[in-house]
Amino acid sequence: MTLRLYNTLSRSKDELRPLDPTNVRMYVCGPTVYHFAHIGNARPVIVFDVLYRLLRHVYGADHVTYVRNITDVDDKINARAAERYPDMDPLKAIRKLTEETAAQFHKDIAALGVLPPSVEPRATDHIGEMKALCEALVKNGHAYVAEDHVLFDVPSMKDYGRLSGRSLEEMEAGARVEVAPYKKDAMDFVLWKPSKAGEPAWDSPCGIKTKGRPGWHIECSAMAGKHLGQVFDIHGGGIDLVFPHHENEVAQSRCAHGTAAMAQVWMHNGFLQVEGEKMSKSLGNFITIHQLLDGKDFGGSQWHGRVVRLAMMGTHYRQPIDWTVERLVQARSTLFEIADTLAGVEAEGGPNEDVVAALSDDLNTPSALSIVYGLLKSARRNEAARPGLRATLDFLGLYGGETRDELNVGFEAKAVDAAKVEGLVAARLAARKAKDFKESDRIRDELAGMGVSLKDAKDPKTGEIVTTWEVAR
RNA sequence: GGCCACGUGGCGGAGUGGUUACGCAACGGUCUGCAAAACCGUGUACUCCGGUUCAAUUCCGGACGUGGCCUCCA
Repeated sequence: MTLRLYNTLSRSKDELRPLDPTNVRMYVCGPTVYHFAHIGNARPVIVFDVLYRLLRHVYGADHVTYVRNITDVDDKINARAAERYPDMDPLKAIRKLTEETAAQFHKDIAALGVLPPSVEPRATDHIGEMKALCEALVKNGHAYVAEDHVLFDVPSMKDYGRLSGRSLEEMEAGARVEVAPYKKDAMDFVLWKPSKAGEPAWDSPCGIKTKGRPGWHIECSAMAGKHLGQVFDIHGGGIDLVFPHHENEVAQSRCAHGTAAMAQVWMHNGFLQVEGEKMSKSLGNFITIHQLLDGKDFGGSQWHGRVVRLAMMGTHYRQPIDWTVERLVQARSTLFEIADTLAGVEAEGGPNEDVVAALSDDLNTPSALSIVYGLLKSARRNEAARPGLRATLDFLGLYGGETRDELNVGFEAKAVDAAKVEGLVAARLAARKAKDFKESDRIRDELAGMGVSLKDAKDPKTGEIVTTWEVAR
């Protein structure tokens, strides 16, 4: 089985040829932990979890290393910590914020059926590696020190801009930001900068006397280099990270290590909108994973993590996705059907080959799901097909044996008097037996008015009519 | 302003130079006293205008629309 993946670097779907098939290495940019992860953050987490599962299936679970970092040093973190805990010592406030946010992130994404990565490094544990990169870059002429900053010398890298597909001239022509006076070139970016009072501070590299802290992009270069090596197979993240974040990562890593590539394949998931609009706090449609799972802010309902995952997988990862209540409702109905069909069924064997094949073509989850629907259809009447379907759904992370009620999280059935309902159901059955259909229909209408719906079925053995009822959802 | 994506039936959403995607909804049928559920079946869609071609939704150019990046962002 070969995988074909769309590579941002080549702008084409290329066959994946791991540098070392006994250790396929993937790095994905994880969250900067300054606020609860929002639904847009969930997209890459789910997308690359699917890829991770596929890689493990193809190359073996022990032959894949997946690194997804946590960035816990950043301007936004500092600002947010000061805002939230104004009376606390800044460093303590920052630690409190990052720890709380990281813990919530883990809780949120676990509910989405996401496997933990092989390694989840934190930026602040890799300050030494970042400083070493700064030193190396200055030493080989790709970075310089100015006013206690270490800056990357962009013009020193001849193919800077290749990943994002833009030339230096283009970028400088379109630049709208004012250029800091210590920069040699407008495009130069910060690798290390001096810390102000109340900001996290470490001893600086490159002979800088004042204490400082890393710039935005260097942490990923440091963590990827440490855990995956100088060149690895796949690097992923949201499409908005292509520039400047990934472009600068490539620049730092390649120039520091003297390599022709940082990662062989660069993958980027498309953007997410909410009900047709850009998600933003000002529009009031900013929705966190936590709110979706535990609140009732979106569509007036809580949503099970599996429902969120299925809704996300319904769109190919590179396409834009419009996050709507309607798509969650649809995903939930599908999962209800799955739960009804697979109640108590144990997985047997591996995932369906056609599903694996669909995913192997640039992670075509919609196509894979259409195959799943076919399997579901046959599993409904063919018991023998159920364990295989269960195995396939396990593989996709879409179903873990939840019951319909569990999937219908937060649903509060309208209170009904069960004894009274039973009595009415029995009265209706009696009326039916007596062929008093007018009365039996009247009783059914009465029950419907109470929110109770009925199903008549014949007992397959005795031929007796058995009526089941449930409170309408 | 510069650069880049995307535009498929009521909705969601794959894919393809000529042959059924698929799901939801809808509709028809079977079953049922009637329903519900279940099962079976039905849809001929690809923004617009040019071009290439025997043939384009599918390739090329343009228009329009939506979105992204260029500044923090998944």
